[in-house]
Amino acid sequence: MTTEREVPELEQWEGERGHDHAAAVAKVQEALPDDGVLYDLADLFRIFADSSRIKILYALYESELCVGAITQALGMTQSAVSHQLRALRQAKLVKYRREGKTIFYSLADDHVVTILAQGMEHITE
Amino acid sequence: MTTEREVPELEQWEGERGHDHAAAVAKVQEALPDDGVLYDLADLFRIFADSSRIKILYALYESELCVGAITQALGMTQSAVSHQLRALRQAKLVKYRREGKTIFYSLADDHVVTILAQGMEHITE
DNA sequence: TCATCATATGAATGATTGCTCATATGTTTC
DNA sequence: GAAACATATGAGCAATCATTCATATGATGA
Repeated sequence: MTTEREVPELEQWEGERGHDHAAAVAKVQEALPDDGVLYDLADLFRIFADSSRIKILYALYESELCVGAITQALGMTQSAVSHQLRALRQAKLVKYRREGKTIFYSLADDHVVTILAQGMEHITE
Repeated sequence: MTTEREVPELEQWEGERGHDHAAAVAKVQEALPDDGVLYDLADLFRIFADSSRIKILYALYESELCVGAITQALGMTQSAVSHQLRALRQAKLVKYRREGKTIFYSLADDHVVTILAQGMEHITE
């Protein structure tokens, strides 16, 4: 759970200090999505904010993979991979299916790919 | 600077332990972008991984704003806003122009909007 | 040049996070 | 049921991060 933070009420300009921004401030506050949504959004992007998880996502973009294959391909610990897969699962960025002892992971939807692609475009231009 | 991590060489299956994933592993390792790029990508998404910065970006989506207006609209400290604007500047997500003592910030390019929109779609479906 | 306004920055700190180590859960074969 | 395999999980620790407080920089008008 993310920490809450109070949003100041829309009120008359009271001349505290500094310049008046009332018009711009009002417009922004009306348009801004609810706090909860913005926290959820930050939580989502936090999942992308780690190179290990990015690597896993790129690996899964290539093909469905079991945990062992990811572990080998990325040179990570089985435990580390499993921990990160849990984060990816909870964020609904990956889905999985069981086949005997093995569990295969794959990307959950297209947003993952789009977000990665847009990010990649941004840093390579 | 992000910590480096060694990537294991592609080599013959040596029967250490566990199942053989050689084919899948090779395919993934070939397709995976360079480590440096993946770290940069994680660094970029880390900027989106904070609700204060997300709020600033959404505010700037509404219109160009000076630091004071952002501070008022989001109920943050001037210092906190300025620190976050620096992060956004360094990630080239915002640009700015000076007009007297005032500095106006705005979104740098469309990737910002696309990334936010895709993230929003993901969490609201 | 001095006072004031608008913004930026450095240091310190509490909170969050990703990893490792040890162990647990679930599945198959014998 | 027992042993081996594949994956998951909990605790603990080192590193990272967002904020606050104090102060610095830069611009304007008198």
